[in-house]
Amino acid sequence: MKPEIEPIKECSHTILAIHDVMDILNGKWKISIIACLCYKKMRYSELLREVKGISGRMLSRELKELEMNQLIIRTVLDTQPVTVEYEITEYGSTLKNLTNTIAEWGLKHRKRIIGK
Amino acid sequence: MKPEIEPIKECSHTILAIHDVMDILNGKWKISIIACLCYKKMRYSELLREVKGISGRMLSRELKELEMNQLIIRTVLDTQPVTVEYEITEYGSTLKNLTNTIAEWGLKHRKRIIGK
DNA sequence: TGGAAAGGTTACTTTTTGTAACTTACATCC
DNA sequence: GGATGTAAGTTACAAAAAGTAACCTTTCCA
Repeated sequence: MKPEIEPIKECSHTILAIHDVMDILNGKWKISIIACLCYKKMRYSELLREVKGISGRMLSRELKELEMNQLIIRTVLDTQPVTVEYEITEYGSTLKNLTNTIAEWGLKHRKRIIGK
Repeated sequence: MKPEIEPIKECSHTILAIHDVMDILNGKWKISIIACLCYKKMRYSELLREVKGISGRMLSRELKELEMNQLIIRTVLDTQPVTVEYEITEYGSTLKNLTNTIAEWGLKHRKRIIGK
């Protein structure tokens, strides 16, 4: 019988939950993409413009992962030439609260470091 | 005069703000560490136990970065042997709302995939 | 006729993470 | 008094993720 040190339960549960979220929303781009698509549905090229700094390679990877996790839907539109539309799912839109909270803190932080 | 396509303003601001946050809270461990320290101050070894899966190497790196960003404080205690305590700063604790929001979504998501 | 836009993919490089062993100083076990 | 353990890390090396830039196909527009 080892005298194991018990992790704090309440804390451990929180950490586990956060970990679950970070597994789905990993990398620095997914939250931004979700936030964009919460705002409105967009095409690949629009996202490339909106999510500043992301490369095509990363965007397509991230979109695939988000689609696999059923947070967004990819639709190929029957236009000439074909366009592709990415839209948040109902489930994905439950993340809106989360993205808003992050953005709010970011705005406050920006004010703080810019110095009022 | 190029016919530049304007990014959506409201959306762009949000994306910028999120990007700022992700620069500070990058990687998959920082948010968990902050959440832990919001719960109570902890020593290095305690964090190593609480933040399941993190390695010593990553923990010390992440702690350094968080300290640089003034979200936590490192204190060496004059004990035998020396112990080191990490504590959230007042500023860091403004992230509590953010970590809670993430954890809440994580809990709901877990229920959903486990299939209630 | 030849850009440019749309929606990507590929090859290659750089950066980040992860793994595991090692360190120094004290403390306890047998 | 040698072996083992805790505390708080660091180091060297390997694997994974991200970034960069060029390329591809189809179609529109001048």
